[in-house]
Amino acid sequence: MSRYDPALEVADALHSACIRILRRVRTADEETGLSAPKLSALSVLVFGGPMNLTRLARAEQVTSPTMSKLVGDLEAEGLVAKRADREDKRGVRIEVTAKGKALFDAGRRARLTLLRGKLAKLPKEEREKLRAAAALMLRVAAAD
Amino acid sequence: MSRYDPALEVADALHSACIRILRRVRTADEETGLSAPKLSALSVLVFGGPMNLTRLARAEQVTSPTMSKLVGDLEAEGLVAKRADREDKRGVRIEVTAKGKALFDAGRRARLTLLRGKLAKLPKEEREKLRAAAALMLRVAAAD
DNA sequence: TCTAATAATTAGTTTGACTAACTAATTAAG
DNA sequence: CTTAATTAGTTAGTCAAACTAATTATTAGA
Repeated sequence: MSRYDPALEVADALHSACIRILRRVRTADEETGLSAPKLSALSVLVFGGPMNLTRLARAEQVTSPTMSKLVGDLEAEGLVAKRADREDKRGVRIEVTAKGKALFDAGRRARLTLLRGKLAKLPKEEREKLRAAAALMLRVAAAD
Repeated sequence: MSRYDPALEVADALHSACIRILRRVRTADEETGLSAPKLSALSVLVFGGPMNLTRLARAEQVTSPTMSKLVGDLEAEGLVAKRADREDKRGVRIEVTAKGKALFDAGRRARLTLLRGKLAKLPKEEREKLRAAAALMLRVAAAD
């Protein structure tokens, strides 16, 4: 039988809450026509700047063949561009195009606007509690 | 240029925080050999009790053929059992087997133990802030 | 200078999602 | 009480996105 364990209870509650929030927010992704992996890879490139395939694959926690295909598809859609890396001729430098940036911004905006709409209905104190909690959650996720 | 918008800022912070928490927690799933969809479907059955396929598919927000295949696979692995519904001969009653329950508990324990370990290091007040935030997040996710 | 390691791709497989089309059973209408 | 419409579930076929194994090109080290 399970004894009273506050940390476990909070883990359970937080786990469920994150799942439900993301499930809800992702309904906004349809508008852009971008799949979750594409939107996510684009995000890494937008915030991390141009990078080679291996680094992008690691950031997204997928293998290089998976990322190679994904980047190929993004390239075919004109959302990213591949350039030769002058320092290492084996490598490619992947960068977001203007079109890619615009579409990413639209997708991100759609997600955040949906969530923002719900948060705007909360009293200010509760919203501030969530702001503080988000900061805590980042620390928890990053902890060794 | 974007004006100061507290709700949007919190939306952004919360969005990122949920993504990172789940990404971290899911590393624990490898141990069970159960995929995320299987673990999730099992979860609905464990907490919601036996139910028919349509209800399970709705709970998981997938179509009935998708759930039909998933349940078929779980059945082949001996984790769920299908019984005829006596009240409605079109329907099947899907229930978790003892083996399924045990494996689900192990998977759930692995996820929560990982997160619990990180939460246990926080001071009590911060953990309680997260508990309150989780409750708020559920409300936000469920809001119209 | 070879040889080992690294960057990216190609080929082929698996899983989990979808739609379309079907059978069987139930419910509603005339 | 038939017939029409709906609902439950399955099967078949397609697609995206993940994987491993193998290949090519290039770099770097003993």
